[in-house]
Amino acid sequence: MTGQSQELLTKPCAHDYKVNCGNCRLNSICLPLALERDDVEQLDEIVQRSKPIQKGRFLYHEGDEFQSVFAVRSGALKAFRTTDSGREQVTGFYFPGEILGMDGISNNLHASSAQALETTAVCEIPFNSLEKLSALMPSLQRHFFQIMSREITEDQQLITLLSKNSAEERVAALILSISSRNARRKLSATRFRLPMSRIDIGNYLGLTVETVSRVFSRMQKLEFLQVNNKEIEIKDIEGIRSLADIG
Amino acid sequence: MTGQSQELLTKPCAHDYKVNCGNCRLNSICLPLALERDDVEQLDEIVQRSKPIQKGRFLYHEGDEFQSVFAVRSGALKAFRTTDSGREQVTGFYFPGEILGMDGISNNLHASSAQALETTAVCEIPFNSLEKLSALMPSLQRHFFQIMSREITEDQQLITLLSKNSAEERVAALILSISSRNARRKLSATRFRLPMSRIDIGNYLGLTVETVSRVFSRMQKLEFLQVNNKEIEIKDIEGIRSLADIG
DNA sequence: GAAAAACCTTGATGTGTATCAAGGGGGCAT
DNA sequence: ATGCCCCCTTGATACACATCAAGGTTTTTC
Repeated sequence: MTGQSQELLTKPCAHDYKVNCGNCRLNSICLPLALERDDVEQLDEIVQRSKPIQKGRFLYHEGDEFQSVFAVRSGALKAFRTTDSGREQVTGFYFPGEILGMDGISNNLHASSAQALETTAVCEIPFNSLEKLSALMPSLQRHFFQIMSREITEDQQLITLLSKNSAEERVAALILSISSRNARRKLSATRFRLPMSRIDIGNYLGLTVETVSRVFSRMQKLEFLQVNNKEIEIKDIEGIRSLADIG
Repeated sequence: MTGQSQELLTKPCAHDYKVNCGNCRLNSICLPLALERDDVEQLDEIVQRSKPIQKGRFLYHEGDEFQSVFAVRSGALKAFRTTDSGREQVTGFYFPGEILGMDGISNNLHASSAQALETTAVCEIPFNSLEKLSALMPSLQRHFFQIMSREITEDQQLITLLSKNSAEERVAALILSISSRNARRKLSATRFRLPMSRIDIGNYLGLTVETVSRVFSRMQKLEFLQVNNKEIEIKDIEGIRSLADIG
């Protein structure tokens, strides 16, 4: 109904897989952060860009041999694991500039699956090469340690959310998280399209679809939010913050 | 009532802070794993051992400047973070051989607090030195990446547990986790003392104390477990596995 | 472009765990 | 030892969210 994702219309990066790390507009939030010019060029050499994957396609499956981590260049993915009883648990959503796949390092097997929520382009970073380069470039090594550490703290935030917060607080927290991640990418913090289904949201937040839907309706009634299918407009971010209770 | 923790009675390691990495009996599950003899000696030089901390004392507080990660040598700790509304969330329990503090790397601030659940001795590993040594020793770098990755996958397991599992399943999963971690340390997998309170267990599992207590009672009634205050004896591990539903 | 499938919303009812309440027991300090 | 405090257990009640149900809408498929 409304226009395409703004990402698609920007000039560098986006789905274009000929871009390099040096001119990628995401490099301030991706791996090259804080690297010198020559360092970026070295990193650029190990990064493999491939053509976009379609919605619903997998970047990797749980149990696959781990070889690379991935940086999202455009689009969005979800990561999920399957329990022994066959239920799925969504463990994260990944937007442009974010890194995924690090959970595969410990056992050399991917601990989760990654699936595109829309047409998505990624940079593949072979882990062996990243390790070697890290040993030579202290700032890269540090940066990668930091990225892994951030994944840990974000997982811990989700643990807290699931353990202590109501349905309303959980949904509010997710909206605020997506909003601030959009802002970091210089996109609107108040109007955006949710790339994932209500099912995925519910799964991620430990709620049923029905509950998620009801919370959206309530927030709309309170005039905190304008919801139109997957299009979201935040009308009162302070109101949502007050619901979220997580500052 | 029963004897002291077996840990206290073993000869090397334990609370003895003159032990070194080379002869520490935990080194097969701690950082030195897979290091060559000389490498272990180099690691040993940066590791700082101090005298044990008492029950209730903090190893670090949330918000403290991050300088080191820690390996548990004896005893046990819990890690927790405080939400803006003042509630605590226990994010993990740490036993001998396990590493904690990695959540502080991303912002140079500890993202959680660590508190001793009983008298506890740790090895402090200054992160700057660890970084430098990692750049020189590929196997150490890899091993530390793996340890961080394992923390991520364990957090994701907890996320799944909190999101999808009943009170009974959560408690069963924790008991099995502690049991297998004991086994890894060559201690009994079926008889052990829980160092943490029911309050901590409930907090970690997203349950109230009352619910945890009721689950223990039910498991005892089913003769899966013998509970005597903090002493646990697993009578039917298959029974507990069937409750846990997480293999 | 029509049919099918998947997704979303809203309402009615059920249930697992929280909350409230009260009593018992263990461990620590003095 | 003794007393206090914190922890643990058990029971009664309440509630938030799950489940069941049904209809509407969007997206996919052919």
